[in-house]
Amino acid sequence: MILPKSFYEKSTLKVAEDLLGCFLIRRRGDKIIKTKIVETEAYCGFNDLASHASRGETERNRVMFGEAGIIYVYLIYGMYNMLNIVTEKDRYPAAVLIRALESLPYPNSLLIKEREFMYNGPGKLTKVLKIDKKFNGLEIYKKINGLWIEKGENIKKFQIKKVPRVGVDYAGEYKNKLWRFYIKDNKFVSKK
DNA sequence: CAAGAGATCATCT
DNA sequence: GATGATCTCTTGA
Repeated sequence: MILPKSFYEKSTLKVAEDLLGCFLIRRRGDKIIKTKIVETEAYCGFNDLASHASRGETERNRVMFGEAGIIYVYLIYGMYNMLNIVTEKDRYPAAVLIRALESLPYPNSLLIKEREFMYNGPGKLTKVLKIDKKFNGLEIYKKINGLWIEKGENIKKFQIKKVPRVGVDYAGEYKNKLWRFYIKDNKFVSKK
């Protein structure tokens, strides 16, 4: 049910695709919020100019260089936390950014209309789910940290769109890589 | 509608 | 001292 560490120890592009349709689950106290991952981006290796890792290992990006299945959270634009999961083998810097989630209806609680789109952007979803730097370096493949990912439906009933990543115009040849993935026709993906 | 600017700060130079 | 893996609000056509 819960995705094991080995799920993340493969190519970052594959992880980014395979995460689509999986469930991201957040527990705070006795409250559990279940969401579905509908959009991701891959940041791959030493040379990807869009990735923090291309400027070498620093205090901030240290966990990207570490083992797969570890959560990488950092602050951007002074106010938004970005949620990433580290991939591939130890010492190879790569991660998948979680960009948008679909809010799932609960049996006992009606989903308020305007709340449907509270997860359609990487900065918005971390704010709503209260994910911040405290999660940096924790394991996503264990429930104990209050944030984990479970396997999605066995049969993928959706098509995957592959497009350039958002907000990386400065990344030279890497800005055109089709490393942003989302579920085709899903209305919960982020804009642009 | 689309385009532009401002918010706000840890990290890097 | 500059900047960014963003978001929201304001402006103007």
